[in-house]
Amino acid sequence: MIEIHLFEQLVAFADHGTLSAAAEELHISQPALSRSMQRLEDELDVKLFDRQKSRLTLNENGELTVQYARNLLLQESSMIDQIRAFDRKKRTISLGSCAPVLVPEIVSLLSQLYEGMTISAEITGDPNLLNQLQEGRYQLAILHEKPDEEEFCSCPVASEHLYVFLPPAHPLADADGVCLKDLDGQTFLLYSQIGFWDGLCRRKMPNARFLMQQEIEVLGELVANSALPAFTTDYVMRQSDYKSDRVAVPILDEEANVTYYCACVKSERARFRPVFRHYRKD
Amino acid sequence: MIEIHLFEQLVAFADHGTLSAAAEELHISQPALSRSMQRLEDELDVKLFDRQKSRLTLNENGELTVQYARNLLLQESSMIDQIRAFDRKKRTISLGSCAPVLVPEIVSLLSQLYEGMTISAEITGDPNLLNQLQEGRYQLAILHEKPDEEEFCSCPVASEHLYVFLPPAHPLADADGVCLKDLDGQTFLLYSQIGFWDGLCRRKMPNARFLMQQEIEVLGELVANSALPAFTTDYVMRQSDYKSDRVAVPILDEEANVTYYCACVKSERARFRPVFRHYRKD
DNA sequence: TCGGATTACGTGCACCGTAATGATC
DNA sequence: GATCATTACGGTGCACGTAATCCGA
Repeated sequence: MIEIHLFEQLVAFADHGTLSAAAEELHISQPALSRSMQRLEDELDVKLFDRQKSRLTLNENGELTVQYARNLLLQESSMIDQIRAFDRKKRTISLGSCAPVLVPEIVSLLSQLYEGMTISAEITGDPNLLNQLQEGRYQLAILHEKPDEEEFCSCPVASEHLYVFLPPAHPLADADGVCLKDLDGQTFLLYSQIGFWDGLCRRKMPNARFLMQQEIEVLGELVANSALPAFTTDYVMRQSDYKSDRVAVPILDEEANVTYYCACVKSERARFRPVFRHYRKD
Repeated sequence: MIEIHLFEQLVAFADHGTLSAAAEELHISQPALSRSMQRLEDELDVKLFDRQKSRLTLNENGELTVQYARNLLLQESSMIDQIRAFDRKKRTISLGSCAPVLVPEIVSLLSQLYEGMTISAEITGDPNLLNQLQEGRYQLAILHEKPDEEEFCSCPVASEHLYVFLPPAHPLADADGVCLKDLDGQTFLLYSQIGFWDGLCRRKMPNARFLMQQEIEVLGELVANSALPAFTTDYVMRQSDYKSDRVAVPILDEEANVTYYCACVKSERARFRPVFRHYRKD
């Protein structure tokens, strides 16, 4: 049994060429490293270096050992990472959501239901969200379509309807409704963290320009202080106390009216029963 | 970076079930092992055990870590073995011989020609000797057939002729020669380390009985003090000063007259040129 | 003369073992 | 009471750093 730090030091020497440089990198003294390398040779019972009095170089054995050592070090660190990840995964619930609106509410709910667990949430426009749920990247997902009942357990949790958010002077401000394709070609203010809505907009309005905003406050300022059209939803309008003179014109496209489903893989149904029960009660 | 002995100790605990038993196995005290396991948890920053005051058991993290640790330990020890083998191989010449007679002479020659190298020699009846030469198990081989010139470098080094070694009273003792098949069915004294000769005898005399002798001295005693037929060769008779009243009757089979070739793989031709030069001179 | 490796030497602390304590059966 | 784990405590060996030495460009 040879301690792994000796191999680590050998690799440092291989990377730096001299004991002095490697010792500095390793934050130990040069004599300490020199002795370590002697000890390594001793324990392996194999000469690893050519010693030319004032120059230490790896011989053929040394080169081979360095190769193996790199592997071993890699394996150990990856092993440690995996153990930590495995542990962390057991104490965190990862939520992937196709849309932003429900996230704060569900995170709060999960925090209450699963005390002591860490809740992590990501909003993603990735259409593979369901695959990622299956693969374990997420334990829970918020989807805008009901997933296959064979493999997933799900229940509807909310619905949301999209509106275009126009200044009163906009030509369409008085319309009862509008289709996305009728808005194509215009320039919009758009929040960047809107999950699947982003893909929908770009698909339906391939010629529109979107001025992406990372910060929700900045977007609010721009909506208040420009004539650029933006979007909003009934869910947002219901929740926020944000007042504006803008007009919300409903989008008539079928896809603009979504029902969200909360889902987990079948095998974790029991674990997340409290979540589904909560939403069925409502 | 976590030292590998901690993982070794963890595996010992997994194998023995209690700290006390594992500590005994590891030749350390129980408290030392207890502290090591605490340190391992500490450095991983992951809980590995369920602690029930008087009983320590692996939790899920622990089980996973043990699995990984076994791998890591295996990899390290195999790595060390390979490094040592690589080193040893550079300082030893392995000779594989299909027959015993030439071995002492060639070992002595190699010792002189390659000072400082360790010479190891094996006598083998394995018909795959040539493959083993190719695969690096041996660097030199003594064969009884000339190998393919495309892949191997070789030169003839000696010839040997087989005799059956009979007491004067034996019915065949006066014959000028005899075929092996004519000897089939009899019982012979046979030395065990005779390489390919063994296979030859068994093939040509499928119904004979062979009383195998591990010790050459014992064989000599039996030859001197029994009437059982044995074998010898011209090479043996030339070299040894062993006197006997037995009669050596030549074997007439073609295969009983062999020329030995010393061979190495083509890529090592330069290295072994001194050996070939020595035999060409003769 | 400087940079690099090894040797010499004194020291601290990390880890060990013994002993004591706590807990469970 | 026996077994097993943890905590306490005192001792020690080992690896470290500093300093000295040697060597070569």
